[in-house]
Amino acid sequence: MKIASFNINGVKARLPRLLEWLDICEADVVCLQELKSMDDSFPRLEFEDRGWHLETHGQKGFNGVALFSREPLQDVRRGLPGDDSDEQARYIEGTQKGVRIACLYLPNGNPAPGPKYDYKLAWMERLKKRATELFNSEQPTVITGDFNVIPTEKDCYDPAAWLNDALFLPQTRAAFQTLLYQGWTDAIRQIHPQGDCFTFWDYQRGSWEKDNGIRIDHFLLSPQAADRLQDAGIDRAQRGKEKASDHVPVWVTLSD
DNA sequence: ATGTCGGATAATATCCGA
Repeated sequence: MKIASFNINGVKARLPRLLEWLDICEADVVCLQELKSMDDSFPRLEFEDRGWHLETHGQKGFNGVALFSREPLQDVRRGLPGDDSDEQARYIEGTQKGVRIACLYLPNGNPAPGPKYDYKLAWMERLKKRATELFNSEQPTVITGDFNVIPTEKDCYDPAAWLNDALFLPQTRAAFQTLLYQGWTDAIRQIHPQGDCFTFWDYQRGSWEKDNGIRIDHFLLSPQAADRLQDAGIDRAQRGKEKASDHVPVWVTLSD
């Protein structure tokens, strides 16, 4: 079973690139972030004509997440629990072949400090609570998406330049580590313990050309999923294409 | 300090968010 995650930065702007990649990705389930589309204006037919089942959780202009799958998903749940007043579309869960899959777009949090950073930390606290429930269910579970967290210095081309950024502040990294300490496996680091493993290169300052990347798209696997981890990777080549997203797809394969 | 994108609103630019 292959599960992929891709922050596409606008489903309409990315349509040709996304369709092209979906045709070759060989994924059973695709987790998408930053759709920037409402559900009722989502270009569904483009994907459904190619055999994908869609579960979208959209919002006007910003955010938005979705699960695409080859077979219909079960028990789809939209929104991160813990704050009924939060209207930002950043979280969706579904089940495929007994594997619980959570797709998230964690708040960026800049500028920090400030209300946006407060929202990020509160969101991470809510995620921790939901992760505890998922962990305790003992169901094979995968939490993936754009975490907007650079976990360690080796996940950044120039850690000194990011010291005051919401993606790399000590409190941000600590909150991510707290998740890992629950017993989740960082699947991409597990498979690739050395090397950069960047997943994002800013559109500005020639970041891609200089390989000034960061690793912020992750897969967290519960013990029951980690036991089945076969491989994990990053489709780095997607970043070099015309009209590319600033993120690239990441993926894991689990044994059946 | 700035560089680039995508989207919304309103406009032939300007803002926000990233």
